[in-house]
Amino acid sequence: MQTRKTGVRAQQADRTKQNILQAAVKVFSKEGFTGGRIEQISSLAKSNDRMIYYYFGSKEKLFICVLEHIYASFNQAEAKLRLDLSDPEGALRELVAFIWHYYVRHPEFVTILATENLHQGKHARKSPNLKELSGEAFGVLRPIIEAGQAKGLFRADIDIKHTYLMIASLCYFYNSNLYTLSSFLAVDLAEKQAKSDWLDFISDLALRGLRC
Amino acid sequence: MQTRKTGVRAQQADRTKQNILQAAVKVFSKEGFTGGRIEQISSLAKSNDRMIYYYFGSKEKLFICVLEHIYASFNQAEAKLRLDLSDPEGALRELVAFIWHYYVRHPEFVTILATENLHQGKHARKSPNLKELSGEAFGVLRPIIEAGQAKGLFRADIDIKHTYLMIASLCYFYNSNLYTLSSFLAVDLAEKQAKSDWLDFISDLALRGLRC
Amino acid sequence: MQTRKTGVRAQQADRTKQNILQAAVKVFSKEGFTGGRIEQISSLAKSNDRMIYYYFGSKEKLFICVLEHIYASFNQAEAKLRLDLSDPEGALRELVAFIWHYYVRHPEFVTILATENLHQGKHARKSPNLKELSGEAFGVLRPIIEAGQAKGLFRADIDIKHTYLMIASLCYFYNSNLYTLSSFLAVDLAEKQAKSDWLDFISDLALRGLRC
Amino acid sequence: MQTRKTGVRAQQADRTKQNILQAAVKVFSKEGFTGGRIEQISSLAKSNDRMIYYYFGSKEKLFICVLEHIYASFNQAEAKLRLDLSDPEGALRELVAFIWHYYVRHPEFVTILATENLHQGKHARKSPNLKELSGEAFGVLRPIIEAGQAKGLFRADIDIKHTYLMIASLCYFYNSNLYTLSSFLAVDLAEKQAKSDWLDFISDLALRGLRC
DNA sequence: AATGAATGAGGGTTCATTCAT
DNA sequence: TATGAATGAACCCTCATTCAT
Repeated sequence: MQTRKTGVRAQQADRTKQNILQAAVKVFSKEGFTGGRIEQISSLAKSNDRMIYYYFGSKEKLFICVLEHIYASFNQAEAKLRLDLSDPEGALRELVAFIWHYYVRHPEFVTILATENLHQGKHARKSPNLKELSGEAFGVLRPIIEAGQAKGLFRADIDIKHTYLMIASLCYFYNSNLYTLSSFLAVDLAEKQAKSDWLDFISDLALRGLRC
Repeated sequence: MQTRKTGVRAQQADRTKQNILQAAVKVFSKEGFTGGRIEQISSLAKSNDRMIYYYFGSKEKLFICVLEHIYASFNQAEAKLRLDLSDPEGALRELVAFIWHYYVRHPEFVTILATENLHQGKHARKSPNLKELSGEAFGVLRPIIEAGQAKGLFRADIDIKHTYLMIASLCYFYNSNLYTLSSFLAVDLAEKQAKSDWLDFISDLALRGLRC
Repeated sequence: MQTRKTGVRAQQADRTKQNILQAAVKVFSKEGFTGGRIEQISSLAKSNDRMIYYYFGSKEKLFICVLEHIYASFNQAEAKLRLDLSDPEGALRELVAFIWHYYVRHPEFVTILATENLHQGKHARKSPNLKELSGEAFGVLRPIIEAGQAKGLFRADIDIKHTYLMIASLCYFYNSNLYTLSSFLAVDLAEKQAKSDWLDFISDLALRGLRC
Repeated sequence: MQTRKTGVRAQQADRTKQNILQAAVKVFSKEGFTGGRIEQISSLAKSNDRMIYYYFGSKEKLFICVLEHIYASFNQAEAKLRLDLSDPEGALRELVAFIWHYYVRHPEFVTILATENLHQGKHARKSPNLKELSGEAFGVLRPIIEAGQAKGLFRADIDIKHTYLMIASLCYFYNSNLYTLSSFLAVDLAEKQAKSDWLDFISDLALRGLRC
């Protein structure tokens, strides 16, 4: 996302581009790909429609950049995690909590993923960068499982893919379907206590899923 | 959805309305609310735009009917379940399998829920019928849990809401995010074997979550 | 407007037709010919669209009936006037007051005439009935002028057409252009006192126009 | 309506905007607000629908601009009047003739006012500019009356508002209701001689209304 | 680097009207 | 007599996008 160019004009240009990208994240997140309008994005970025085409080429390419951006941001945040592998159970709890909180604090991550899936992943498929980004999917989880197995705490026949999906499911769904769930279950899942309870529940559940 | 009227014309009218509704389910499911075009729906229903307004009033009201319809269909299917409560663990496995298969076989249920949540539940909120439909959310799950607890198989401190969310999460997310997950994890989650494995995994996990 | 048919069904039919006509007067009066919608009329008449075509044939023919109706109503009201020709000045004042009050109390008469003129009289031209109705245009005014002339109160060279136009102008314009005038002149012409003052003014003016 | 911008493109833009405005005057004048179609206006302006929204925002806002435009044009024409106040009666005749001829030569002024009144002044009410324009309503008439009073020609108790309404009524109604009147009175008011006679009549009448 | 002007296709919706019973 | 069902044209407006400076 950063360019090497220096000079005042180049900096201004970079700022404009970043403004557009961040506006696009917000707008696509709230309105979806089809519903998000170019004009809405450009005005939120305090720029104008033409600039979007100047820097990104098309609405679709802008959305692809948005996808790359939110994945990269997630990866960056995850990379900052410092887990104590001498306590595998604690480390797993921390990882679950990290993912949970990331989804809670970045609703745009959730909604843009939902949007992209409604479009059957057609934008993601067009991005070569995304494939690189996804290379490290299990990078954080694998050492935890291996440490737990080495200590005899976790089962030997754990499928890391299933474990990853389990954690993601339990963190994602609550946030992605907050509105219909609250209505369907007649409770307010947006409440602080409800969220805190859920995090406790899924942390325990994840451990139950791994323990011998 | 059924009317008491008789006569050829009234029957034909009912068929027209049903055709539109089913076409709407398909189109909204594939294109989302914003992306789904009235003309697309009407031509798929072998009717014309005007009839949509004649029977449903607006695109938004049609979408609300679609929401009600898919919830009602789910409830009907669930109501047909005949579970053997003398075997609580088996009953739970059957319920998990039912929900899983329902999501797999009704991708429109998943995508329309996703769409509605992207719109922050604004359509669901406008439907008084939906609130009635959601009344029986725990109707099938509760007897299973109670039977398991009576037999001393399940823990006493189970939160039914958490249990429900757990099952739904594990069934929904895999289907809703199939595309980005397949790309991110570099595996094809749409494969038959992958799905079957996942069902086994979540059935086990659900039981681990309930057992003493 | 009345039919000779007897019997309950015929009476009901007549009532429906009258309901539609009166609803049409209201709607066309408020919305104009183009703006007035068939559905609006039929629902106000507590009938349905199809009946309008059943009884009147088309929107245009309905509007022609409305035109005929409001002219006939005006003529009927005018025919009830009983003027004292032994006092020509008083009789003229009464005629002016009658026309003024008719316009004030029947805003639909004013607005429908305005609408018809915006359409360049194309509907009126298609009505043979209207030409009959207009035959008696000067029927009330002429005797007054002749009586005044006979008494030496009014000038001999009075043009009855000009006199008629004068009175109509002074009564009509105030009502027809109430909104733009109130705004343009920065006064509220809809006020009771303003109206009463204007009637006094135009009564005097009309007499000044006729006196020797 | 004029901009300070220079450059070929800015000039072309101004021309486009003016073309649309003038086309709108014609179309709204002939078809009314509801009947006037956007496509009709844009094609008459040799532009396209989109530009109307680009420059004016909506059909309604365009109509408001049309209202402002015709009032401003009238004011400009009136401002060019050079009346000889040493001859108050002659000046009044000239003012009457000016207003009469303005209505005759600008039928769009009459029809658009009629249209706006059919809509109960709802557009005029939304225009802040219109209120300014109307400030000088009596600017031309007042000096004439005062000059006539000073010379002892006109009565002392003249109400300027009534005088203004009188002149406007007599000039407007003949033009606004030409079609129904011609039909109702069975004469052709559009004839040159008829118009000339009427101007003579109302000039005399106006003076009779003011003289001692 | 940045922007105002312009475009054509198509969006949801409404209209007057006719069909069929 | 009366009415639900159906239609196609058109209406206002918005969209993503390109042109020209």
